[in-house]
Amino acid sequence: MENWEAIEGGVRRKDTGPLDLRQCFFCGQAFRFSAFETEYRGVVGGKAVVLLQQGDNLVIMGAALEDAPFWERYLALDEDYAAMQAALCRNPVLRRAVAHAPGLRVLRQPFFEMLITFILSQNNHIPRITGMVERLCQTFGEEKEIGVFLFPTPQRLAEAAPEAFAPVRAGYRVKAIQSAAQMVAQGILTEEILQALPTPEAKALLCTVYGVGPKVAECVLLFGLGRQEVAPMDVWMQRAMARYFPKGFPRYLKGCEGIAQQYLFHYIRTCPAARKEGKRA
DNA sequence: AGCCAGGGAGTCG
DNA sequence: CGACTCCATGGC
Repeated sequence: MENWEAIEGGVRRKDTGPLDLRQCFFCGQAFRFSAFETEYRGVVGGKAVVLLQQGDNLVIMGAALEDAPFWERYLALDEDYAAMQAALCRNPVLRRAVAHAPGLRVLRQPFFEMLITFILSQNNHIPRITGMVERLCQTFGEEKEIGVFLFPTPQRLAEAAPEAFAPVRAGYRVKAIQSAAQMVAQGILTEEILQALPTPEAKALLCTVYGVGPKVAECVLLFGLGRQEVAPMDVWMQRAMARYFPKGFPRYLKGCEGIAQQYLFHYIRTCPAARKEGKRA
């Protein structure tokens, strides 16, 4: 943690390497940050913070030096993205995807937040997922500061009456949220249990939750449990993979398939030319 | 006005 | 297994 230093009201991290907060927060992996000019305000793991970049440095307002390990891990600053991107760039499509968002990193977010968030994502789109997560926090989360709500605890979501979810406007997903929250609250499904399991078994356990299928489980594994080899396959990605990688990812991407896929996902969703190209796959 | 969204459960063959 | 349908809601 020698790269971190305390400043007035927050902390600073030197020499982050490839990092662009906008690309990290708005590529469909995180849903609790908002952009204000050059700042990004959000709530993660019980902490409300403001992030901004100054050249190759990162400033986190509202964080203390003792929180540095948390943010180091959250932003994956302990990963060598320069080296990883070099590997991705051996493939022509991924080279374009990396060039399109060279500051994209796959975040390591809190397990329970990812479980509930990606349950909400089913048959849904990113702008609305963001709204539903925010309303879920407003309805069931602790108000940390005025207007700033923490992500709800498993207990709170498990105990709530189903009718109490009306303001969230989550539709039929409420049943799934509550069954997942109940399993976590009961200790049947916890981060400790999942982390002790090999990836296929962890995925199988996640899929026993009502409302959690292969896609949601893969997102939880990648974004919430740090399993970087897991590549979440939605309809778009299946098409894109069939087109660009009919034989799967090449061997030299072993271990970072999920990260590779997140670059590809962001690329084909936000680059008009790539989107058009992907449609006729 | 419709179309469709980072899906999954239920049903039927 | 694979192909279907329905689900609740609202960005665009």
